[in-house]
Amino acid sequence: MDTTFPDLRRYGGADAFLRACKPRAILDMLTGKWSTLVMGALLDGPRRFNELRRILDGITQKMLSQTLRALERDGLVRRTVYPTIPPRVDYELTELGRSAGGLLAAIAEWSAEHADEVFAARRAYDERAAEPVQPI
Amino acid sequence: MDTTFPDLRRYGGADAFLRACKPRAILDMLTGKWSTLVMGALLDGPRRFNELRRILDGITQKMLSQTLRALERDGLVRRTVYPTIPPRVDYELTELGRSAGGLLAAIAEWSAEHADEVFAARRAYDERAAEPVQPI
DNA sequence: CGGAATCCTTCAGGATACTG
DNA sequence: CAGTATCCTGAAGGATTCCG
Repeated sequence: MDTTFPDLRRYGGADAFLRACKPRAILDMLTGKWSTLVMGALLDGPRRFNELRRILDGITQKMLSQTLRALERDGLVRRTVYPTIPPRVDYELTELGRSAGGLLAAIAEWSAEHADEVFAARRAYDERAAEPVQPI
Repeated sequence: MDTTFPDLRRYGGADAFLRACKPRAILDMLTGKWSTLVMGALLDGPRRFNELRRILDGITQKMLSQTLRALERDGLVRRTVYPTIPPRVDYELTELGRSAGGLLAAIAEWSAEHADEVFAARRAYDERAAEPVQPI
């Protein structure tokens, strides 16, 4: 056994650290620019395409459909088409999607809760960096 | 009040959906390409720069230092310099960093646990897409 | 050892227009 | 309404070199 490699059993068996490994690929997908937000918007129940577009401030229609397709492909989101006129398409989390979505929501919640703390740290850091070397 | 806007109180007060809002900025940072992995690698305790580089398969020195600086700036990571020769620099999670790191680790764990499920869904989706319209 | 600086490439993602 | 199809740009990120 390679004893030079640190023991990292706590992080999903450390597989997530190895690129080109499955867990890492999934982690990359989940932490993609929009996936977290899209899944968050679906936590309360099914949503239609343009409804999601309104909720997700700043997302383009291209990125929304791209993200939704990726999530559907991975079994996290189910897409239901009602062949009415005009057409209606619902997106909702699958069981698998809900289990991941809960975790992602926790991150979003953390972000909201600790926003001020983080921004304070940021200001402090920037002020320190602005100071010159330390005059005598 | 704008009643056309859906009720989304479950997602950090929904602030995370608004771009240019603090929680959203933090969420973007946390879900950045490397932040999750870097914080994960620090969960077990302090690590040195090149140690992290070895753990984080595929990261370049530039991205590692960039990510670490961003995390330090946001008060999630503490950087300690020991003025020895050769120099030694330790990175470790702050209290704030540990609280976020735990949540990120949960995501990584989820990725490892459900990797097979997700990849199976992916294969199924790709096969369905490959089929032509449906011959009689 | 632990970086900073530079150059260079690629591709994520935005804008726009069109369609069933 | 719910998307596709292009085109195009900026910035993320890789490779390389140099430094205290």
